[in-house]
Amino acid sequence: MEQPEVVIAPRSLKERQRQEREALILQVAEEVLMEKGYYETSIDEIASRVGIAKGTVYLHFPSKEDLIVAIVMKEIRQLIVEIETIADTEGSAQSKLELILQRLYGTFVKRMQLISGMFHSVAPHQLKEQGKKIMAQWEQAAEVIQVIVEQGKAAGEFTTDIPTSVMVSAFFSLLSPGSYARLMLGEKIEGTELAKCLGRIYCKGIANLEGGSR
Amino acid sequence: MEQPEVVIAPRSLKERQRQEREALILQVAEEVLMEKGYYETSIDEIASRVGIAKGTVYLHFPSKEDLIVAIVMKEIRQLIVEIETIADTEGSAQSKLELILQRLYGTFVKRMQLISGMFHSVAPHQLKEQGKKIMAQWEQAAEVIQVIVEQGKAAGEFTTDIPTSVMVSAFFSLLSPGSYARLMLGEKIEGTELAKCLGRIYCKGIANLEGGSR
Amino acid sequence: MEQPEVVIAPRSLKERQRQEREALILQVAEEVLMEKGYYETSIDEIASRVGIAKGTVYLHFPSKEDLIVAIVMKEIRQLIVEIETIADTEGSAQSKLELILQRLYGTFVKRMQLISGMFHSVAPHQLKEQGKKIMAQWEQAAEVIQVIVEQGKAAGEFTTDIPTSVMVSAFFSLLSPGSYARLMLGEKIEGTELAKCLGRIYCKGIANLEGGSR
Amino acid sequence: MEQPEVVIAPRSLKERQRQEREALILQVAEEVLMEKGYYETSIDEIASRVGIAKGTVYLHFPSKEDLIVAIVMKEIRQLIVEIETIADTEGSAQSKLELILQRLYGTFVKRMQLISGMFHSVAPHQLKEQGKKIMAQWEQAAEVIQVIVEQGKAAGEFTTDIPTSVMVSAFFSLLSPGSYARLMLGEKIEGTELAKCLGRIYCKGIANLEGGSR
DNA sequence: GATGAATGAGTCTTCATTCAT
DNA sequence: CATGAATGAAGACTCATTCAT
Repeated sequence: MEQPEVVIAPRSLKERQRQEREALILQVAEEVLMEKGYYETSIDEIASRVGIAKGTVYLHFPSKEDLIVAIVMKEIRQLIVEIETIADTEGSAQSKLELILQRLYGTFVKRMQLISGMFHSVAPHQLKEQGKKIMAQWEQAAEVIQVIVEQGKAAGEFTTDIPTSVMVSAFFSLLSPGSYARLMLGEKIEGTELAKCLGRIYCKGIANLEGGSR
Repeated sequence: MEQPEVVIAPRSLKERQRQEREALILQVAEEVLMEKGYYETSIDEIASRVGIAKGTVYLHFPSKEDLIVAIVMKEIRQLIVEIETIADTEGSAQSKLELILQRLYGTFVKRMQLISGMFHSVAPHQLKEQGKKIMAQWEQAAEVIQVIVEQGKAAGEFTTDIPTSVMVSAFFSLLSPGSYARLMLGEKIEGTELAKCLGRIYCKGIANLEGGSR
Repeated sequence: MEQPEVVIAPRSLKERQRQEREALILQVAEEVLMEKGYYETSIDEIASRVGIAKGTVYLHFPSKEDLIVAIVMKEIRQLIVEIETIADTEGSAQSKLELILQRLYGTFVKRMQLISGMFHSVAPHQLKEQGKKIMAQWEQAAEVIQVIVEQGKAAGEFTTDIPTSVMVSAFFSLLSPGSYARLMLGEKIEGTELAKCLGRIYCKGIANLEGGSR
Repeated sequence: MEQPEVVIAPRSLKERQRQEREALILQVAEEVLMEKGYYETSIDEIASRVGIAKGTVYLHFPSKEDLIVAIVMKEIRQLIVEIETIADTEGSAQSKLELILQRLYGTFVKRMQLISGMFHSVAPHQLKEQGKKIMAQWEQAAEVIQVIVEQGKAAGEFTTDIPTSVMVSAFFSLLSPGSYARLMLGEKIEGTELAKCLGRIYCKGIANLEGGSR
């Protein structure tokens, strides 16, 4: 029973450092990736920002592509965790979606920026093999939302006139923060406030509900 | 009023050819840009597809950046024209927005793809000076929508609980086609149908209106 | 009839220079290749020795591999020409082989050094596609010798106890100058003299023919 | 006289292990070297094939060059032993040379491949200091052959028309197996058979001896 | 002693941009 | 004007060698 200790202990020594370093690389790379985008991100810059040699990066990731994919995968994974946590909550489908929006605009704007940046920018023939991995994982995230939407439909909360898939896509579309950069920078709207508004739009539309919406 | 004539007409032989070629370059470059994205697009490929020498491209556009910016500007300009035409129509604000969505998903998906691709992908420190020009023009497009939204608010069609700016951003967000690629490829939803759904979501939300889901 | 002139003339202007440049690159690259071998030869050095930019080399050859293969192919081609010229001569098979040896040790030692260097040094998985091209061409050279050998056998000049293929290989083996570097450097034996000796060995062996050596 | 004992025996535990490992490294490195050639051989691969750390290799050999040179030296040394054994035999010079050829094509093709690979491939300015050591040792091997040749000349077996040095070089040239790879792969000629043919060529030439060759 | 993480010089290759013809 | 050859800065990646643990 102590053996695991023995096995894990040596990892404490070298392996812990290794993982710390790897985490550091990932973090810095993520920063650079967010600032500059895929193509303007260079291994050289990542290395020098971390304060290590170029070759060291390659000790952890076999190629630039792998590094970037690792980052995106990590981000999506965290996104899924966050979303799933909320999905598993008690409550109406609508409240869940609003909660997700809320949470995402607090913590994950950057995350979404990065993720959607990848989808929009990187040439498809790049990231070939890896691209599929990303797509697959992203599909997972979409499924969580899909389940919530279906639940809402079943409960009579949501209209059945709109295909679930469209609803899901529209949901992520609203999260796509490209368009909002302007807002948050320009008009100093709080993330929280913005999320509330988007939730309102997504659920009830922009229509005026008072007088009897048409 | 004649001035435009004078500018366009004069050395008809040389100048006309020049402008035709410039238009051709723009068109071809746009195709390549759409296929490959900014970074994978090379002046070499553009030139060879047009059938001219690389240097000739530089006679029309001082840099790759300028060329690409010119394309994006042109696209946004055309977008504005289309939007304004609809905005000047008689009709409710809501119907205008729906019409715009309709039209955009017919003709402009590609256009939007290209535009939002630029926003998402190209490193901010790229397109420095030029970036501002694009932003300014984009602002103009936003203003057209903004006017419609305000008109809708004034007419009691739209709620006043949501800031106009948020409504405008959300509108463009729904147009961002990144998320829908999956839809249109995977589930074979018609652009028209998709536009209708998005209009519905934007105006009335996904809520079930029948029972009174408040 | 003048048209060809017209077609060729414009090539005089640019195309001639292009070919001259290409020839220069090939020549310099060959020098470097001979001095340093495949792996120690760098495009950088070639370019700087020619006095051009690195990129210019790539204007003529799509990769280092292609450049080197081009050189080797050229060398083998010239070798074949030289060999064939002699093969087409009147004379006994033996005299032809001796003449070839003679000629090769005058002009082609370097050539053979380079060629056999490629065979000996470059990892087989390098030069994959290209490697076959080289082998094929080399086979052609071998065939010329093979024909001569067969002619000699038919004429009763050469023994039929030894397979033709072995004779051919042995012939090229004698040409492989690796072992002779020592000779020509160390003992200052003339190429001509050396060739004569090798011809003697190849044809009559080292045995003493006078007394009847056993 | 005991000293050797003292040197070899003492810290038997540590030192023996050390030497065993060194031998193992040499052996494995030789395998890799033969498979991949000098430049494609990496310390990393050697270490991992041996099952030790990269650094450990450097405890035994101060550099890649030294390691490879050690291998080549070892090979040449073994070659010399084999050759000398035969040279010390009773018999005619010719039979000795034929025996050597025979033996070499049985056991030493690989060895010769490796050795001549080094001569042909590795840039001369590599292996500087070390290169001389190799040359010196190689000279030793040559001397053994030289002695046999001289003995043959003295006995009237071999012609005196050809300088001894040329004979020696030609002998090694015939051993250079580069050219024969094609043979042994393509036409499935047995090493033994090949050796017999080469011996015949070397001693009596390819000439037809029946009719009375001149 | 053994380890293997870290280093960084060196290589190939691409491509926007320039400029002599 | 149009051309396209030439440029060279920049980037991804490799690997022999070192050294702290």
